[in-house]
Amino acid sequence: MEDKEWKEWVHWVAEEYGLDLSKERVTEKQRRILEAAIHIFAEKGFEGASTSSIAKEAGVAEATIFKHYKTKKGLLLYLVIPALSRVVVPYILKPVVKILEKEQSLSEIIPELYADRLQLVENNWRKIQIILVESLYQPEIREAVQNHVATKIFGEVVERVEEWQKEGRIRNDLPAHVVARSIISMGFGFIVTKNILPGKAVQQGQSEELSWTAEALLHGIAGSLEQKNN
Amino acid sequence: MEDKEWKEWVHWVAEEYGLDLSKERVTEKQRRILEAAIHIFAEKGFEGASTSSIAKEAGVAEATIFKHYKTKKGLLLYLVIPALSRVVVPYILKPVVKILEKEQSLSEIIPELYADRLQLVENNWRKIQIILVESLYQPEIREAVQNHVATKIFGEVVERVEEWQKEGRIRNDLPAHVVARSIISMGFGFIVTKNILPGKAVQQGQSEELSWTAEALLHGIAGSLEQKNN
DNA sequence: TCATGAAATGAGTGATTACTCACTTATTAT
DNA sequence: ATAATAAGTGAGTAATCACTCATTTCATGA
Repeated sequence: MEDKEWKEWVHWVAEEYGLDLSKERVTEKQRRILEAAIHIFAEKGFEGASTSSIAKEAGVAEATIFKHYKTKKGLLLYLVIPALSRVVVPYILKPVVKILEKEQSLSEIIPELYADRLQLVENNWRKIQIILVESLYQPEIREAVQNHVATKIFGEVVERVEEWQKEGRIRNDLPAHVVARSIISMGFGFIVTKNILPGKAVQQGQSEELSWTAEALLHGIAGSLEQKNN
Repeated sequence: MEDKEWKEWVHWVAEEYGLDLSKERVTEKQRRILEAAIHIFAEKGFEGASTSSIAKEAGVAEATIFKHYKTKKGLLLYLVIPALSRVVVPYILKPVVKILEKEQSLSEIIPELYADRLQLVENNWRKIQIILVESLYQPEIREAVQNHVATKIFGEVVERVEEWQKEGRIRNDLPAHVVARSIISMGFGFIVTKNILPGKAVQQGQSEELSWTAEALLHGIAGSLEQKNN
């Protein structure tokens, strides 16, 4: 991760969460602790990561970690809660802006949208992995994901879909939440299978695969023998 | 989990994996250890689970665990590797049989297929959770999932799609792997959002939601303004 | 230059970890 | 009935765990 990005992030954290508002300055050692924590939490999981190994990788004394974050779980939450918003905010806002301004067809917008989200996931994969896994075990994180991430993303997509339905760009004989779920499912499916089954589920160049994916989403997979019956 | 199911499973394990072929009998205490291990691994994760807590819940001495499974990781693998095949085998075989025998339209088959897989996932959720999480951390599990589960499922779906394309039931102007990915993505998306966003992404009765999902998959979400351009 | 407070640390703490071993109890074959 | 083998255990082990504390190092403003 870039040094500059880190400074921005940690500064934003300090502002947003009121932690250390006065002492918002983040030392070099604190930055190294956060960096090492992301690396080791992602590699071993929360329980598998030891504070001593984090301290070792960060090149600080173990006590320094507890000086700043009080507990091991405090360190985890300090990493995760801001990351949630950092993923959420661009997820919600960027596509909206892009779509409202451009007057392209959906078959041009959708692949672009997917490519953008794919990039976001790949850039933040280690943090996302921590969030996914720990939301299964840590109630605070699970609730934050449900209430502040998943719900907001889904609601935003539903709103957009409803507008498109009024404009006739999307079928209005399907409920908006079903359409929203389809858009999100196809995007996530692309990202997941690309990583789980490299070279099988995604075979050709990425932009071509994304175009096909959008085509399947927009116009379906049924052949001429299948009747539209809804 | 049912007692009978357990006996079948463990018996099958013994046969399939050649572990303890002579001593294929599984004692009551071994069964209780496996039961407790699934519960605690799912609740706390592999690293978060202690062998002492598993022994306590199973009502056996801690040493008994190591007598049978040698290490903590051995216990995990003994649970996971068979479960992989137990999920995979019905996943691959059941839909194939069902689809080959019935001559229904895809808009009838697909919801049935999804409902069936949804049930499978819900019945085995704790084991699936262990597999998903630990495949991120344990290379043996990751490789088993990739090579023996994901690849086989995907290959099976692709074959089926290719047949349907020849029969004209599915568009043949899209690559089979894209269609296969779409079918799987929509199914998994349904299952995931149903659990992450209950009441939002899946609002109505399940069978109605599944029909809509199949309709979106088969005929797409585009409105009349969007042109089919591929 | 020096006082002040935060940053950082080395050396611990008791608790818990996965695992071992010598031993006892239960099961089975003859 | 008895010998042989497997199942099961209580009491440990050294290592590691998250975390504490008294003390030192460092940065900053007057």
